[in-house]
Amino acid sequence: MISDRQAKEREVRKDQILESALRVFKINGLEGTTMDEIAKEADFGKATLYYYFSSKEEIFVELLDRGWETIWESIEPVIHDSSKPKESFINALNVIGGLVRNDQALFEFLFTAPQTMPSSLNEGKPAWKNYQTKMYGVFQGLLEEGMAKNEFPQMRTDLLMRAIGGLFHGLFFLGHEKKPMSRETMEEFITTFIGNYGTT
Amino acid sequence: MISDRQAKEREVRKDQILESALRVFKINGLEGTTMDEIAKEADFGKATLYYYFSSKEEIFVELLDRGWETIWESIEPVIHDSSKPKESFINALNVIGGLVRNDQALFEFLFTAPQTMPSSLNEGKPAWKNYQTKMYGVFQGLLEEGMAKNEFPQMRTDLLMRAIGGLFHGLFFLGHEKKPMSRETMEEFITTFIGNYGTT
DNA sequence: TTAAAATTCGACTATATATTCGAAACATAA
DNA sequence: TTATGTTTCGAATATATAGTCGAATTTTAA
Repeated sequence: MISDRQAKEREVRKDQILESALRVFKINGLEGTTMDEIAKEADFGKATLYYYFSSKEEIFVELLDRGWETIWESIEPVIHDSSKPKESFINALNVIGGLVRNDQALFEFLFTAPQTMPSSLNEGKPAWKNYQTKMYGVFQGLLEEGMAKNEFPQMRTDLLMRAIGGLFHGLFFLGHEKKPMSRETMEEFITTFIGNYGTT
Repeated sequence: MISDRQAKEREVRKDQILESALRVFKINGLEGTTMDEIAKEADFGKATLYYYFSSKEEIFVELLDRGWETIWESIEPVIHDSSKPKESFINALNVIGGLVRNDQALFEFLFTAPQTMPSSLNEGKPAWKNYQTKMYGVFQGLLEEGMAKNEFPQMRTDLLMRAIGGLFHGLFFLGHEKKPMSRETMEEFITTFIGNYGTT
Protein backbone atom coordinates (compact mmCIF):
# COMPACT_ATOMS: atom_id res chain seq x y z
CA MET A 1 0.00 0.00 0.00
CA ILE A 2 0.97 3.58 -0.45
CA SER A 3 0.21 6.41 1.94
CA ASP A 4 -1.09 9.87 1.11
CA ARG A 5 2.23 11.42 1.90
CA GLN A 6 4.04 8.87 -0.24
CA ALA A 7 1.76 9.65 -3.14
CA LYS A 8 2.47 13.35 -2.72
CA GLU A 9 6.19 12.81 -2.60
CA ARG A 10 5.94 10.75 -5.73
CA GLU A 11 4.12 13.60 -7.44
CA VAL A 12 6.85 16.00 -6.37
CA ARG A 13 9.46 13.75 -7.91
CA LYS A 14 7.47 13.51 -11.12
CA ASP A 15 7.30 17.28 -11.17
CA GLN A 16 11.04 17.55 -10.75
CA ILE A 17 11.58 15.19 -13.63
CA LEU A 18 9.08 17.05 -15.80
CA GLU A 19 10.65 20.42 -15.07
CA SER A 20 14.09 19.12 -15.89
CA ALA A 21 12.82 17.46 -19.04
CA LEU A 22 11.25 20.73 -20.15
CA ARG A 23 14.58 22.51 -19.87
CA VAL A 24 16.26 19.91 -22.01
CA PHE A 25 13.44 19.55 -24.55
CA LYS A 26 13.43 23.31 -25.03
CA ILE A 27 17.08 23.28 -26.03
CA ASN A 28 17.25 20.06 -27.98
CA GLY A 29 13.73 19.12 -29.01
CA LEU A 30 12.16 15.72 -28.51
CA GLU A 31 14.41 13.66 -30.75
CA GLY A 32 17.54 15.59 -29.82
CA THR A 33 17.06 14.99 -26.12
CA THR A 34 18.48 11.90 -24.43
CA MET A 35 17.23 10.24 -21.30
CA ASP A 36 20.75 10.59 -19.91
CA GLU A 37 20.52 14.35 -20.21
CA ILE A 38 17.14 14.48 -18.52
CA ALA A 39 18.41 12.21 -15.77
CA LYS A 40 21.48 14.34 -15.21
CA GLU A 41 19.43 17.54 -15.21
CA ALA A 42 16.93 16.05 -12.77
CA ASP A 43 19.71 14.54 -10.65
CA PHE A 44 18.24 11.05 -10.78
CA GLY A 45 19.62 7.86 -12.20
CA LYS A 46 18.35 7.09 -15.65
CA ALA A 47 16.60 3.94 -14.56
CA THR A 48 14.68 5.98 -12.02
CA LEU A 49 13.05 7.96 -14.80
CA TYR A 50 11.64 4.69 -16.06
CA TYR A 51 10.26 4.02 -12.63
CA TYR A 52 8.09 7.12 -12.99
CA PHE A 53 7.49 7.23 -16.72
CA SER A 54 7.32 4.43 -19.21
CA SER A 55 9.11 6.22 -22.03
CA LYS A 56 10.62 9.48 -23.20
CA GLU A 57 7.49 10.19 -25.23
CA GLU A 58 5.33 9.77 -22.15
CA ILE A 59 7.28 12.50 -20.39
CA PHE A 60 6.87 14.76 -23.38
CA VAL A 61 3.14 14.15 -23.67
CA GLU A 62 2.59 14.57 -19.95
CA LEU A 63 4.16 18.01 -20.14
CA LEU A 64 1.69 18.92 -22.86
CA ASP A 65 -1.29 17.38 -21.07
CA ARG A 66 -0.66 19.17 -17.81
CA GLY A 67 0.15 22.45 -19.50
CA TRP A 68 -2.87 22.59 -21.76
CA GLU A 69 -5.11 21.59 -18.90
CA THR A 70 -3.76 24.58 -16.99
CA ILE A 71 -4.41 26.87 -19.91
CA TRP A 72 -7.95 25.65 -20.31
CA GLU A 73 -8.77 25.91 -16.65
CA SER A 74 -7.42 29.45 -16.59
CA ILE A 75 -9.44 30.81 -19.46
CA GLU A 76 -12.59 28.81 -18.90
CA PRO A 77 -13.87 31.11 -16.12
CA VAL A 78 -13.45 34.35 -18.08
CA ILE A 79 -15.18 33.47 -21.32
CA HIS A 80 -18.76 33.21 -20.25
CA ASP A 81 -19.93 36.78 -20.42
CA SER A 82 -20.65 36.71 -24.11
CA SER A 83 -22.78 39.81 -24.05
CA LYS A 84 -19.45 41.56 -24.52
CA PRO A 85 -17.47 39.24 -26.77
CA LYS A 86 -14.64 41.67 -27.42
CA GLU A 87 -14.12 42.13 -23.72
CA SER A 88 -14.16 38.38 -23.09
CA PHE A 89 -11.79 37.87 -25.97
CA ILE A 90 -9.26 40.37 -24.70
CA ASN A 91 -9.66 39.10 -21.16
CA ALA A 92 -8.92 35.58 -22.27
CA LEU A 93 -5.87 36.71 -24.21
CA ASN A 94 -4.72 38.58 -21.16
CA VAL A 95 -5.15 35.55 -18.96
CA ILE A 96 -2.94 33.58 -21.29
CA GLY A 97 -0.52 36.47 -21.35
CA GLY A 98 -0.37 36.26 -17.58
CA LEU A 99 0.41 32.58 -17.69
CA VAL A 100 3.13 33.16 -20.24
CA ARG A 101 4.65 35.92 -18.19
CA ASN A 102 4.66 33.59 -15.22
CA ASP A 103 6.51 30.75 -16.91
CA GLN A 104 7.66 31.77 -20.35
CA ALA A 105 9.67 28.61 -20.98
CA LEU A 106 6.75 26.31 -20.31
CA PHE A 107 4.24 28.17 -22.44
CA GLU A 108 6.57 28.69 -25.33
CA PHE A 109 6.98 24.95 -25.24
CA LEU A 110 3.24 24.38 -25.11
CA PHE A 111 2.58 26.60 -28.09
CA THR A 112 5.46 25.46 -30.28
CA ALA A 113 5.95 21.78 -29.46
CA PRO A 114 2.78 20.67 -31.28
CA GLN A 115 4.25 22.09 -34.48
CA THR A 116 7.57 20.29 -34.21
CA MET A 117 6.30 17.00 -32.86
CA PRO A 118 6.26 13.74 -34.86
CA SER A 119 2.66 13.02 -35.78
CA SER A 120 2.88 9.55 -34.25
CA LEU A 121 2.41 11.22 -30.86
CA ASN A 122 -1.07 12.34 -31.88
CA GLU A 123 -2.41 8.85 -32.17
CA GLY A 124 -4.86 7.96 -29.45
CA LYS A 125 -6.25 11.52 -29.23
CA PRO A 126 -4.13 12.88 -26.38
CA ALA A 127 -5.79 14.93 -23.66
CA TRP A 128 -3.90 18.12 -24.48
CA LYS A 129 -5.28 18.11 -28.00
CA ASN A 130 -8.82 18.26 -26.64
CA TYR A 131 -8.02 21.28 -24.52
CA GLN A 132 -6.31 22.97 -27.44
CA THR A 133 -9.31 22.34 -29.67
CA LYS A 134 -11.72 23.61 -27.06
CA MET A 135 -9.65 26.74 -26.60
CA TYR A 136 -9.53 27.56 -30.30
CA GLY A 137 -13.24 26.89 -30.51
CA VAL A 138 -13.93 29.37 -27.77
CA PHE A 139 -11.80 32.07 -29.35
CA GLN A 140 -13.38 31.53 -32.71
CA GLY A 141 -16.86 31.67 -31.18
CA LEU A 142 -16.06 34.96 -29.46
CA LEU A 143 -14.73 36.35 -32.72
CA GLU A 144 -17.91 35.39 -34.53
CA GLU A 145 -20.13 36.97 -31.92
CA GLY A 146 -17.96 40.05 -31.75
CA MET A 147 -17.94 40.38 -35.48
CA ALA A 148 -21.72 40.14 -35.55
CA LYS A 149 -21.76 43.05 -33.11
CA ASN A 150 -19.27 44.97 -35.23
CA GLU A 151 -16.61 44.94 -32.57
CA PHE A 152 -14.05 43.34 -34.86
CA PRO A 153 -13.15 43.91 -38.50
CA GLN A 154 -15.39 41.98 -40.86
CA MET A 155 -13.37 39.05 -42.15
CA ARG A 156 -13.42 35.30 -42.41
CA THR A 157 -13.14 34.24 -38.79
CA ASP A 158 -10.78 31.41 -39.49
CA LEU A 159 -8.35 33.78 -41.14
CA LEU A 160 -8.77 36.37 -38.44
CA MET A 161 -8.07 33.64 -35.89
CA ARG A 162 -4.85 32.77 -37.63
CA ALA A 163 -3.86 36.40 -37.79
CA ILE A 164 -4.47 36.92 -34.11
CA GLY A 165 -2.82 33.63 -33.21
CA GLY A 166 0.24 34.63 -35.16
CA LEU A 167 0.21 38.12 -33.68
CA PHE A 168 0.06 36.74 -30.17
CA HIS A 169 2.78 34.26 -30.87
CA GLY A 170 4.96 36.88 -32.46
CA LEU A 171 4.55 39.27 -29.58
CA PHE A 172 5.48 36.77 -26.96
CA PHE A 173 7.88 34.40 -28.55
CA LEU A 174 9.51 35.78 -31.65
CA GLY A 175 12.65 37.84 -31.62
CA HIS A 176 15.64 37.56 -29.40
CA GLU A 177 14.31 39.52 -26.49
CA LYS A 178 13.49 37.10 -23.74
CA LYS A 179 11.90 39.55 -21.35
CA PRO A 180 8.16 38.93 -21.24
CA MET A 181 5.82 41.65 -22.32
CA SER A 182 3.89 43.63 -19.72
CA ARG A 183 0.12 43.49 -19.54
CA GLU A 184 -0.09 47.14 -20.53
CA THR A 185 2.01 46.73 -23.65
CA MET A 186 0.05 43.73 -24.68
CA GLU A 187 -3.33 45.40 -24.22
CA GLU A 188 -2.12 48.35 -26.22
CA PHE A 189 -1.12 46.02 -29.01
CA ILE A 190 -4.23 43.94 -29.10
CA THR A 191 -6.37 47.02 -29.00
CA THR A 192 -4.39 48.69 -31.74
CA PHE A 193 -4.62 45.71 -34.02
CA ILE A 194 -8.04 44.24 -33.43
CA GLY A 195 -9.86 46.27 -30.86
CA ASN A 196 -10.37 49.64 -32.49
CA TYR A 197 -13.49 48.72 -34.36
CA GLY A 198 -17.01 49.59 -33.34
CA THR A 199 -15.66 52.06 -30.85
CA THR A 200 -14.64 54.83 -33.20
CA MET B 1 37.76 16.84 -65.68
CA ILE B 2 34.10 17.53 -65.62
CA SER B 3 32.06 19.02 -68.46
CA ASP B 4 29.47 21.75 -68.27
CA ARG B 5 26.69 19.30 -68.90
CA GLN B 6 28.03 16.95 -66.28
CA ALA B 7 28.10 19.76 -63.77
CA LYS B 8 24.51 20.60 -64.61
CA GLU B 9 23.38 17.02 -64.24
CA ARG B 10 25.11 16.87 -60.93
CA GLU B 11 23.19 19.97 -59.83
CA VAL B 12 19.95 18.32 -60.92
CA ARG B 13 20.72 15.30 -58.80
CA LYS B 14 21.57 17.50 -55.82
CA ASP B 15 18.24 19.24 -56.33
CA GLN B 16 16.41 15.94 -56.35
CA ILE B 17 18.07 14.95 -53.13
CA LEU B 18 17.31 18.32 -51.55
CA GLU B 19 13.67 18.20 -52.55
CA SER B 20 13.28 14.73 -51.16
CA ALA B 21 15.07 15.70 -47.99
CA LEU B 22 12.71 18.64 -47.55
CA ARG B 23 9.70 16.37 -47.67
CA VAL B 24 11.15 14.14 -45.00
CA PHE B 25 12.47 16.94 -42.79
CA LYS B 26 9.07 18.58 -42.86
CA ILE B 27 7.43 15.48 -41.46
CA ASN B 28 10.10 14.32 -39.04
CA GLY B 29 12.38 17.25 -38.30
CA LEU B 30 16.15 17.16 -38.48
CA GLU B 31 16.84 14.66 -35.73
CA GLY B 32 13.84 12.51 -36.57
CA THR B 33 14.89 12.08 -40.17
CA THR B 34 17.18 9.25 -41.21
CA MET B 35 19.49 9.17 -44.19
CA ASP B 36 17.80 5.91 -45.21
CA GLU B 37 14.48 7.70 -45.47
CA ILE B 38 15.91 10.52 -47.55
CA ALA B 39 17.64 7.98 -49.78
CA LYS B 40 14.46 6.02 -50.28
CA GLU B 41 12.44 9.15 -50.99
CA ALA B 42 15.05 10.36 -53.48
CA ASP B 43 15.41 6.91 -55.00
CA PHE B 44 19.17 6.79 -54.55
CA GLY B 45 21.31 4.50 -52.48
CA LYS B 46 22.30 5.92 -49.13
CA ALA B 47 25.97 5.95 -50.02
CA THR B 48 25.16 8.10 -53.03
CA LEU B 49 23.85 10.83 -50.75
CA TYR B 50 27.27 10.94 -49.20
CA TYR B 51 28.78 11.31 -52.63
CA TYR B 52 26.90 14.61 -52.98
CA PHE B 53 26.74 15.80 -49.40
CA SER B 54 29.12 15.22 -46.55
CA SER B 55 26.49 14.84 -43.84
CA LYS B 56 22.83 15.07 -42.99
CA GLU B 57 23.40 18.49 -41.48
CA GLU B 58 24.97 19.73 -44.70
CA ILE B 59 21.80 18.82 -46.58
CA PHE B 60 19.72 20.65 -44.02
CA VAL B 61 21.86 23.76 -44.10
CA GLU B 62 22.04 23.79 -47.89
CA LEU B 63 18.24 23.87 -48.01
CA LEU B 64 18.29 26.91 -45.75
CA ASP B 65 21.11 28.62 -47.64
CA ARG B 66 19.50 28.27 -51.04
CA GLY B 67 16.06 29.20 -49.76
CA TRP B 68 17.07 32.33 -47.91
CA GLU B 69 19.20 33.45 -50.82
CA THR B 70 16.08 33.17 -52.99
CA ILE B 71 14.06 35.19 -50.52
CA TRP B 72 16.66 37.91 -50.33
CA GLU B 73 17.10 38.17 -54.07
CA SER B 74 13.35 38.42 -54.49
CA ILE B 75 12.76 41.27 -52.10
CA GLU B 76 15.98 43.17 -52.70
CA PRO B 77 14.70 44.82 -55.92
CA VAL B 78 11.45 46.11 -54.42
CA ILE B 79 12.71 47.83 -51.28
CA HIS B 80 14.60 50.76 -52.68
CA ASP B 81 11.89 53.31 -53.16
CA SER B 82 11.92 54.53 -49.61
CA SER B 83 10.11 57.72 -50.35
CA LYS B 84 7.04 55.56 -49.80
CA PRO B 85 8.06 53.18 -47.04
CA LYS B 86 4.60 51.77 -46.46
CA GLU B 87 4.29 50.89 -50.10
CA SER B 88 7.72 49.27 -50.17
CA PHE B 89 6.89 47.40 -47.01
CA ILE B 90 3.66 45.98 -48.36
CA ASN B 91 5.29 45.22 -51.69
CA ALA B 92 8.03 43.27 -49.99
CA LEU B 93 5.51 41.33 -47.91
CA ASN B 94 3.59 40.59 -51.07
CA VAL B 95 6.69 39.34 -52.82
CA ILE B 96 7.29 36.92 -50.00
CA GLY B 97 3.62 35.98 -50.12
CA GLY B 98 4.11 35.13 -53.77
CA LEU B 99 7.06 32.91 -53.00
CA VAL B 100 5.13 31.14 -50.29
CA ARG B 101 2.18 30.58 -52.57
CA ASN B 102 4.54 29.11 -55.11
CA ASP B 103 6.12 26.55 -52.80
CA GLN B 104 4.40 26.52 -49.45
CA ALA B 105 6.30 23.51 -48.14
CA LEU B 106 9.69 25.05 -48.77
CA PHE B 107 8.94 28.41 -47.23
CA GLU B 108 7.20 27.03 -44.21
CA PHE B 109 10.40 25.09 -43.69
CA LEU B 110 12.55 28.18 -44.17
CA PHE B 111 10.59 30.19 -41.63
CA THR B 112 10.18 27.50 -39.00
CA ALA B 113 13.35 25.39 -39.19
CA PRO B 114 15.57 28.07 -37.62
CA GLN B 115 13.39 27.89 -34.50
CA THR B 116 13.62 24.14 -34.11
CA MET B 117 17.23 23.67 -35.11
CA PRO B 118 20.00 22.69 -32.69
CA SER B 119 22.14 25.75 -32.11
CA SER B 120 25.28 23.86 -33.08
CA LEU B 121 24.25 24.42 -36.70
CA ASN B 122 24.68 28.15 -36.27
CA GLU B 123 28.39 27.95 -35.64
CA GLY B 124 30.45 29.32 -38.46
CA LYS B 125 27.86 31.99 -39.34
CA PRO B 126 25.95 30.18 -42.09
CA ALA B 127 25.05 32.06 -45.26
CA TRP B 128 21.29 31.84 -44.70
CA LYS B 129 21.62 33.66 -41.39
CA ASN B 130 23.13 36.65 -43.16
CA TYR B 131 20.25 36.85 -45.59
CA GLN B 132 17.76 36.50 -42.78
CA THR B 133 19.44 39.27 -40.82
CA LYS B 134 19.55 41.55 -43.84
CA MET B 135 15.88 40.92 -44.51
CA TYR B 136 14.79 41.75 -40.98
CA GLY B 137 16.98 44.82 -41.08
CA VAL B 138 15.27 46.05 -44.20
CA PHE B 139 11.81 45.50 -42.81
CA GLN B 140 12.68 47.24 -39.59
CA GLY B 141 14.18 50.15 -41.50
CA LEU B 142 11.05 50.54 -43.58
CA LEU B 143 8.93 50.46 -40.45
CA GLU B 144 11.01 53.20 -38.85
CA GLU B 145 10.78 55.41 -41.89
CA GLY B 146 7.08 54.72 -42.28
CA MET B 147 6.45 55.46 -38.67
CA ALA B 148 8.29 58.74 -38.97
CA LYS B 149 5.93 59.59 -41.79
CA ASN B 150 2.93 58.50 -39.75
CA GLU B 151 2.05 55.70 -42.08
CA PHE B 152 2.18 53.11 -39.31
CA PRO B 153 0.93 53.08 -35.72
CA GLN B 154 3.42 54.67 -33.34
CA MET B 155 5.03 51.84 -31.43
CA ARG B 156 8.39 50.41 -30.59
CA THR B 157 9.57 49.14 -33.96
CA ASP B 158 11.04 45.95 -32.60
CA LEU B 159 7.71 45.01 -31.06
CA LEU B 160 5.81 46.05 -34.16
CA MET B 161 8.20 43.88 -36.18
CA ARG B 162 7.42 40.92 -34.00
CA ALA B 163 3.73 41.55 -34.27
CA ILE B 164 3.86 41.74 -38.04
CA GLY B 165 6.17 38.76 -38.26
CA GLY B 166 3.76 36.75 -36.18
CA LEU B 167 0.79 38.01 -38.14
CA PHE B 168 2.40 37.03 -41.40
CA HIS B 169 3.40 33.67 -40.04
CA GLY B 170 -0.05 33.04 -38.69
CA LEU B 171 -1.73 33.98 -41.93
CA PHE B 172 0.32 31.64 -44.00
CA PHE B 173 1.25 28.78 -41.82
CA LEU B 174 -0.98 28.42 -38.79
CA GLY B 175 -4.19 26.51 -38.76
CA HIS B 176 -5.11 23.34 -40.47
CA GLU B 177 -6.01 24.79 -43.82
CA LYS B 178 -3.18 24.13 -46.20
CA LYS B 179 -4.45 26.12 -49.14
CA PRO B 180 -2.29 29.21 -49.61
CA MET B 181 -3.84 32.61 -49.30
CA SER B 182 -4.53 34.68 -52.39
CA ARG B 183 -2.75 37.95 -52.99
CA GLU B 184 -6.00 39.86 -52.64
CA THR B 185 -6.85 38.33 -49.28
CA MET B 186 -3.40 39.01 -48.02
CA GLU B 187 -3.39 42.64 -49.13
CA GLU B 188 -6.72 43.15 -47.47
CA PHE B 189 -5.33 41.74 -44.27
CA ILE B 190 -2.13 43.67 -44.23
CA THR B 191 -3.97 46.86 -45.01
CA THR B 192 -6.56 46.23 -42.34
CA PHE B 193 -4.01 45.54 -39.67
CA ILE B 194 -1.11 47.83 -40.33
CA GLY B 195 -1.91 49.94 -43.33
CA ASN B 196 -4.84 52.00 -42.21
CA TYR B 197 -2.86 54.71 -40.53
CA GLY B 198 -2.02 58.07 -42.01
CA THR B 199 -4.63 57.50 -44.68
CA THR B 200 -7.76 58.06 -42.65
C1' DT C 1 37.95 -0.06 -78.39
C1' DT C 2 39.65 0.97 -74.03
C1' DA C 3 41.49 3.13 -70.11
C1' DA C 4 40.45 6.54 -66.94
C1' DA C 5 37.04 9.15 -64.47
C1' DA C 6 32.56 9.64 -62.50
C1' DT C 7 28.77 7.61 -60.34
C1' DT C 8 26.21 4.17 -57.76
C1' DC C 9 25.20 1.17 -54.01
C1' DG C 10 24.83 -2.94 -50.66
C1' DA C 11 27.05 -4.40 -46.87
C1' DC C 12 29.78 -3.20 -43.01
C1' DT C 13 31.37 -0.58 -38.90
C1' DA C 14 31.10 2.33 -35.17
C1' DT C 15 28.49 4.66 -32.07
C1' DA C 16 24.82 6.54 -29.67
C1' DT C 17 20.96 5.81 -26.91
C1' DA C 18 16.30 3.89 -25.44
C1' DT C 19 14.98 0.46 -22.46
C1' DT C 20 15.57 -3.49 -19.11
C1' DC C 21 17.55 -6.12 -15.24
C1' DG C 22 18.80 -7.27 -10.87
C1' DA C 23 20.59 -6.06 -6.93
C1' DA C 24 21.10 -2.62 -3.34
C1' DA C 25 19.40 1.01 -0.28
C1' DC C 26 15.71 2.83 2.11
C1' DA C 27 11.14 3.24 4.40
C1' DT C 28 7.21 1.34 6.73
C1' DA C 29 4.56 -1.07 9.89
C1' DA C 30 3.95 -5.28 12.75
C1' DT D 1 13.98 -6.47 14.92
C1' DT D 2 12.32 -8.18 10.72
C1' DA D 3 9.66 -8.95 6.83
C1' DT D 4 7.49 -6.54 3.17
C1' DG D 5 7.01 -2.89 0.02
C1' DT D 6 9.13 1.19 -2.28
C1' DT D 7 12.64 3.67 -4.48
C1' DT D 8 17.15 4.03 -6.62
C1' DC D 9 20.68 3.21 -9.94
C1' DG D 10 24.91 1.20 -12.50
C1' DA D 11 25.62 -2.02 -15.75
C1' DA D 12 23.99 -4.78 -19.52
C1' DT D 13 21.16 -5.32 -23.70
C1' DA D 14 19.08 -4.35 -27.88
C1' DT D 15 18.46 -1.49 -31.57
C1' DA D 16 18.70 2.21 -34.61
C1' DT D 17 21.29 4.87 -37.62
C1' DA D 18 25.24 8.04 -39.26
C1' DG D 19 28.85 7.48 -41.92
C1' DT D 20 32.59 4.34 -44.59
C1' DC D 21 34.47 0.95 -47.87
C1' DG D 22 35.38 -1.38 -51.84
C1' DA D 23 33.71 -3.20 -55.62
C1' DA D 24 30.51 -2.82 -59.58
C1' DT D 25 28.46 -0.06 -63.23
C1' DT D 26 28.18 3.67 -66.35
C1' DT D 27 30.05 7.62 -68.84
C1' DT D 28 33.61 10.09 -71.13
C1' DA D 29 37.17 11.10 -74.22
C1' DA D 30 41.23 9.50 -76.75
